[in-house]
Amino acid sequence: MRAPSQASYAQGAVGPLANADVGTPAFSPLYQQIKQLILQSLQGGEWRPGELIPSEIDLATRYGVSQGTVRKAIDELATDNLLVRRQGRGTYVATHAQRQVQHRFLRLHADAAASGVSSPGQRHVIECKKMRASADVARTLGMRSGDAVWQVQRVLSFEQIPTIYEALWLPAAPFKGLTQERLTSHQGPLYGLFESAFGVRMVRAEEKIRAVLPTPEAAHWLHVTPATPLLSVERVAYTYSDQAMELRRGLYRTEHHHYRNELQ
Amino acid sequence: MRAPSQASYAQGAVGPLANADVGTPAFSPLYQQIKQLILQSLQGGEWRPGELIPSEIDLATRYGVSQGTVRKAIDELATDNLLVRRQGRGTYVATHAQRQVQHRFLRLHADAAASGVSSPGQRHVIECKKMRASADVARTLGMRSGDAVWQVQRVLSFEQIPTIYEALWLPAAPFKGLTQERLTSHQGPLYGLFESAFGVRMVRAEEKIRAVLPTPEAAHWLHVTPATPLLSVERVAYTYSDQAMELRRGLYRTEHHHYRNELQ
DNA sequence: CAGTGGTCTAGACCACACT
DNA sequence: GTGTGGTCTAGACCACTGC
Repeated sequence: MRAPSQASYAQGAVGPLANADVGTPAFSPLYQQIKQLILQSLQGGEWRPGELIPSEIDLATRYGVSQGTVRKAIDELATDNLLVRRQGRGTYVATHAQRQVQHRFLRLHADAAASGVSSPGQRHVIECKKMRASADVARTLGMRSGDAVWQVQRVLSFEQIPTIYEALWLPAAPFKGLTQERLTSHQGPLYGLFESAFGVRMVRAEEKIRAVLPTPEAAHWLHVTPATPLLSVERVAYTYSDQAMELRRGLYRTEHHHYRNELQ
Repeated sequence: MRAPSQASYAQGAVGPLANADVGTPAFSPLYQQIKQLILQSLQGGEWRPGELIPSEIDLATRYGVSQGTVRKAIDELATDNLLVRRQGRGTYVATHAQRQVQHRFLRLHADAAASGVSSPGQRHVIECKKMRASADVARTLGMRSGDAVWQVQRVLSFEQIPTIYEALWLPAAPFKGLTQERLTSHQGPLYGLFESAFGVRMVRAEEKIRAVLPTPEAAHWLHVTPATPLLSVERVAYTYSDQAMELRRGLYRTEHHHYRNELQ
């Protein structure tokens, strides 16, 4: 009745080990296998962002393990921000659309006010066009040079001051049907649109930050002189199973804002 | 025989609740109380950085709870990077001196090479002097304006290129006996010296990042023109119980390095 | 009230490190 | 072998949510 193999507690991956190659045992604890099974259900769309997943007891009987084992798997998925637990209600699939975690990935904060991100601010989409991926864009997105990608350029303003000028590239296939109109009319974070309209959920991201001088376009859109130092933020965002799904290059004005980071 | 109160599982904080004010129950789970007790032992110096703490079973009998409860407390302290678990050996107090986590708080990485921080690099201490805290330094360190603080200025170079120019301020009292000579002769991260010589362990830090142009001093020490954009990194580092113990203002050259950040 | 996640316990066994 | 942390189970009860 047990879905994962269960000879003793530290057994092989789900299903028998077919490979004769010994040396790397590749054993993983039961709760890690359960975690992978839950991840597959998330990835496969069995439970969609914002939805309630089955209770711990249900999952325990489904997978043929104890509640504690399911619990540990869910614990890790919750600390990874893939699931959200709510006592008394159940466990939900995390979403970028919920008000509490809006702009989870935007680390730019206003200097003075204690405001979170100083109101969503105004967004202006400059352009949204399909093009062929350059070599570096293709490389970071795991595609081939020349494959079709979307390129979106936009400006974010806070309190009437244009503060972020950014371009982003998306693989064309998963985002089939993207239009400038959809980008403009959509409320809330972009990643919320990606979830609801394309079923693409961004799970984590890496950023590389530098100090640079503006390009002519950036100087124009941000209303700054060519001598104004800007924060260059290059982000690669990943969906499930560490697949890169977005490259974003932003230039931030930091006269009245700062990039905030917590180290631990 | 039980140290924490133990009427039922969700009891008040350790010791009786003296305040008559009801409304905020202030209950906390047992494992949280255990976590606080362990934190006190860490803060009080009962177990020092790098040392082995008692086994889970020892702690369980000491606190009069089950091993699982101690386990959950230690789990959280381990994810907070205050403790390090090693299967088969025991649980150690984390330290900035261990090779694996050296420069845990330095997020500057070399662009090309896959090297961690591209070798420790050269350090040059420009100055170390005692002075009176300015208003803003005093505020961030939780002191009064005019209180005695150390001010240290230094330059870090990577591959012969001066890359980081930074000043840092430390409250004078906990760092009694600091000298430029000790700073210069010490090997490894500064926070390792703080641990071993002053018993001050930095637990977490917050950074505010901006793009700026160099001050004249920065331009001199970093060998850059006044028009070179630099990363301004202002760090406040905290020891146990969220007490600010260091303010650091750094200027980073980012032609060949970048500040790396992971978002999740 | 029932159902959910949250806490706590006790006991068993496994994996790892040191002696 | 001994002792450590790591995993897994079963069961009990608490706290919260919504019917």
